[in-house]
Amino acid sequence: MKVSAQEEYGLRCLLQLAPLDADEYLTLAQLAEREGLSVANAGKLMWILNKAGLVKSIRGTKGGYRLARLAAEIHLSEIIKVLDEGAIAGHCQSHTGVLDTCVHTGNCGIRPVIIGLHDIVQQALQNITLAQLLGTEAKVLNRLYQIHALPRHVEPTRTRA
Amino acid sequence: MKVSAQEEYGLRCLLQLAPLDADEYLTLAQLAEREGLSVANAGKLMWILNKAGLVKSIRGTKGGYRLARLAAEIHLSEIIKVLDEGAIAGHCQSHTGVLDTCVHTGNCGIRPVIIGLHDIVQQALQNITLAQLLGTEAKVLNRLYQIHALPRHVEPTRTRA
DNA sequence: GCTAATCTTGACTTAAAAGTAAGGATTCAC
DNA sequence: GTGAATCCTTACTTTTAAGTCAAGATTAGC
Repeated sequence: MKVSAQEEYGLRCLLQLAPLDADEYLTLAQLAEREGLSVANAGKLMWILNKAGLVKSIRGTKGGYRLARLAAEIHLSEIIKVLDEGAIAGHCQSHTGVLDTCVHTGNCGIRPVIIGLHDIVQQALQNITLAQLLGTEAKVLNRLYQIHALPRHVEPTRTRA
Repeated sequence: MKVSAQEEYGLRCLLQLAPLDADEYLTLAQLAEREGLSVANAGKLMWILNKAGLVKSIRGTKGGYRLARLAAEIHLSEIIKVLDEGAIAGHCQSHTGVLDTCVHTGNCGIRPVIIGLHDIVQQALQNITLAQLLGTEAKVLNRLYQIHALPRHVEPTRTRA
């Protein structure tokens, strides 16, 4: 259960674009330099993000990348989802995506755990936007804990029997 | 952000051991057969779990594996942690483990997110034991949502009267 | 139109995770 | 004490993710 390199660096690059003005662009070279990536690698990441409609690119001189939407309208859940694709799980992990294909059906006690975890993570990420990440670290961390502690669209629980 | 094969199948094997009687053992061959793994692969997983003190093994004829503790005393957080080790993150992911080594210090807006996510998952897993996983799928799924909505340390459930 | 700067794309290489194989060590049954 | 069943351990192979390379395509400026 870990964040992949692609997820992390893709997110980092978006974070570099987030504070730009509406008509400002960053080139691959700039992005790569700021994040300590090779230009080729940054190019691959931006290509994925571009295909997914998260960033907008302009070619040619004066070209580069910027966010396709406002930073406040891009949620982490979407980013992670996009950066995870292409890395399709081969075995029962696929429960997190395609819910009906499993060799272990009827023998699969952990299925709900995998689904549940995926859902928890997804819910946490759905409540954070790129814009919020630009705040101080402490603030964001706080927010994450809040989300963890609050009931979202879940039926209120009974703490004690 | 996904559950690795090692995490999943290790957990599955433990789940096979959980309902055994105190002096009952399962052999590698049995475990492998029940989970659709090769004997070699199952052996590797059980070796990891054994080293970590989660299962107990007996060699020789009549040998095999059983849980080292009661299923109600083994939390998923420990299992996942054990099965994740050896897969040490090379880059900034290491925030989830070693918090002070990062190339991006001062430039690292996502650090709190990665830490926060790790923590959310960890907390959710800390509140689920192997014993609880033996219940029906629906029940467990429900419980995961509860945990998501609750502050922390939930009163442990009674298994079997 | 020509050139330089830039993104695009598919193929390739490298590194890491997953899985396999094989010989050694321990225990039980007789 | 011998042999068979079983776990233990290390080294190897395969598969998958990560990262690199190089040729192509598009645009701005002249």
